[in-house]
Amino acid sequence: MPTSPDLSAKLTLRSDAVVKPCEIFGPSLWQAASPVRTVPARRIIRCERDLDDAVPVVCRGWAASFVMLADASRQILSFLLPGDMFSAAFLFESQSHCTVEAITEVDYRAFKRGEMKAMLLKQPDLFDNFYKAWAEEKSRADQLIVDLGRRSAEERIARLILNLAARLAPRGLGQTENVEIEFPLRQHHIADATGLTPVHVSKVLSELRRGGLIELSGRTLTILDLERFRRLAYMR
Amino acid sequence: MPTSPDLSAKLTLRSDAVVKPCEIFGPSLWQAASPVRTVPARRIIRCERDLDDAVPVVCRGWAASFVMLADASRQILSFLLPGDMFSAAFLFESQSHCTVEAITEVDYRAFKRGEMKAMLLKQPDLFDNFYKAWAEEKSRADQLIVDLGRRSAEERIARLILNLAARLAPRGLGQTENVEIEFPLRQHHIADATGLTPVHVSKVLSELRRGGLIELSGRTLTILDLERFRRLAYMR
DNA sequence: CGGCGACTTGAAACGTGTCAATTAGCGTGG
DNA sequence: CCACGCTAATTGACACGTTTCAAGTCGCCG
Repeated sequence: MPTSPDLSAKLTLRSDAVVKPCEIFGPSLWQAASPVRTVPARRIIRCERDLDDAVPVVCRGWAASFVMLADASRQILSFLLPGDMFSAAFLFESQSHCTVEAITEVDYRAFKRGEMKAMLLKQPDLFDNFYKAWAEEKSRADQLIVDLGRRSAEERIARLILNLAARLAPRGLGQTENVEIEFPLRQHHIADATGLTPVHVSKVLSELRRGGLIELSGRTLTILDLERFRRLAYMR
Repeated sequence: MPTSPDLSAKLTLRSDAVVKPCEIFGPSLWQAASPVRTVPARRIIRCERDLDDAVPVVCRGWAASFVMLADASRQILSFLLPGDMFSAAFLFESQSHCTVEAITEVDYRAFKRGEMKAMLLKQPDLFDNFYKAWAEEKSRADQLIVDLGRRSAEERIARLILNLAARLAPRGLGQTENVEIEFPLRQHHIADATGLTPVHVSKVLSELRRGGLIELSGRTLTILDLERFRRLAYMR
């Protein structure tokens, strides 16, 4: 007797399935692009204060943009998935206040700022795509502020996972029972993104596992009970 | 015998001295503006999910944009001073994820989105002013993420105060010995902006006063020892 | 004068951090 | 193929910062 279809329903999310930069910017922008560059995991791709008149876009892999403090603690501002600009602000400023590091091996392209800017101003639909990306970046930053200011460790971690899953899901997360996610993050990445310590992240993840909410093995994370996990993340 | 000039040097910062919206947008934009509206302190000016095709700009007074959670706790995303757009994102989206509330009595104007947008696209220098404002908004949000994720209560509060002072100072904060700031915030505003409780804010402020760093009476805050206060705020 | 909101203060509880010891996992070289 | 050494993760005991709760003061306005 087969398992009931509802319970066996499974959604697998991988970052190589998400929208590619060309879909965001449209083919007309590709003439402003430099060739693809590949960097290994853990490499710094772009450093705070670097001057560079380019707008880099992730094509493959995961990266993180973060700020490093004097005591060597760091705060991750956002994870960059394929299709993400390092920051929309690069279109206007050649300098940034944050550093970008590859988490996995990363392919990226750098678009020339001047050409890109000129093209955006000429093509209103391209421009719309661009500001939508920027607005989403800002909206995510605001959400993170709320998470860090007003939510518990458990909630922060659950929300981080759900947000990543949502960004990887091409059509958004439905009511699927089982969600399996490609998950290359180390616990210290989660810690730096949620404002916690790696030790505490480990404890909370163990708790979530014990509660039957998630499974985390190798570089794959599975949300076992999406509904309960969501309640945990959005309550308050 | 008079006090030495260095020690008596004083800088007074008031929000009615900061740059006016017209200086940001240039006079050419004023044809897109609605007349000034005035709302009393504590009034909600614009609600989350309100649909409104306008880009509101503060002309006088202080306001706060915040997100409210289900348990009635709230997180302030930013304080709005004269010259600030409620959010640059309003230029593109008529809906927002946050609410704006007047702290003092507030005058504001709403610019018509369509006209404003058209004008920005036609006048590159206006456009530059606009994206600079947006980039600054984003940069402040990123700073707040770092503060909430990685700094102590004392640091967060000191940084909040210094940031407000810097925004009120037309030419930036120098090495002035005494900085006196118009400060209409209640302690619960500070709490909601720093992710703390009002009780703890009270304790930290008392500590700062006892340490001779600040003076806070009525609606005026004085930084008594700017250098020490800065060290406190920027260390880490 | 009374009432109310803003603030203060202290005691105790709680969540998260710190430290330290231990285990698991993984790539490298013998 | 195994031993080694490294980094990542786990776990427990304890410390610390912040919250919660409660009582009380102060100032302001009706």
